[in-house]
Amino acid sequence: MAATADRAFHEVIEVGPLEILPEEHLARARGRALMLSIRELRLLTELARRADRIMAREELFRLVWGREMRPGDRSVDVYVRKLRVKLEEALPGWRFIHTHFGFGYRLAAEHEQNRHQRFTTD
Amino acid sequence: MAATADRAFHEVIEVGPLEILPEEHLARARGRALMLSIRELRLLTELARRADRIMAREELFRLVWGREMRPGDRSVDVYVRKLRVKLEEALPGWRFIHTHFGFGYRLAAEHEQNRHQRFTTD
DNA sequence: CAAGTTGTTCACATCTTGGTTACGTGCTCG
DNA sequence: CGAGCACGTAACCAAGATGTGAACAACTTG
Repeated sequence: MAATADRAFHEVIEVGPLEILPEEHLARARGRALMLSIRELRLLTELARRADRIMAREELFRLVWGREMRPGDRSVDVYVRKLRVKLEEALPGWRFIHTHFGFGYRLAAEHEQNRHQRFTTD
Repeated sequence: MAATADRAFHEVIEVGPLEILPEEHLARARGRALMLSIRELRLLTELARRADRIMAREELFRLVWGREMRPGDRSVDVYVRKLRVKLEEALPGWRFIHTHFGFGYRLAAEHEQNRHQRFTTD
């Protein structure tokens, strides 16, 4: 406590309608706390700290799991999935975690209606 | 945060409303990330590094694919097409990749303004 | 110890890419 | 003008990457 006592507030990362408070082990959407496990929150945090940038699986794994990723390890993908489900549930219509094939994942808040694409009648 | 990662310098190539960050594996238009595959991004990068200059297919192929182009190989054309589609979708009304018959391709940002009047607006 | 939660791993489903080919379209020049 | 290329475009496919559900282990809590 002594070392950080002078810091009155904790780190807050905002990504669109999402806010993440790593030191509080908390993420909020529209004021409501998300029910995330530790791993899920850490993954979201690391993605959010580099929002708009593509992060390789290996880098994410290193940051979240604290060790080197073994080839073929799918843990990152599985947790990305868990996060996506919970984020979709908390904020329907928003998309946050974007896959960049062959590279990794990128966090960015995108709302479905803001897209340029034209979805004409089916 | 990881001190070294954020201090790293990243090449940024700007072509009109387009910005390309080769080391980030990312290209953006109006701040929004484009979803490009590896090949597409590399082709766009090499074109952008020599913007306004005509590049022969053979040269592009050598730079992007890393080997000599076989006679009759249409890969460059096919990927130019893929890029054009994605660029048009991201930035309607802009044209970037220009064909120089018998020579190759040239990248340059051009807006459809000097041309005929258009009836559809954004 | 029982019950619930979280982490890890696996198998299978689905999607994307890159390379290729075939064919349509349009340019150039005889 | 019309033949012959050069280029545009769509479709195809195999390999590989990613999405997804679930089983199981490890852990926590009461």
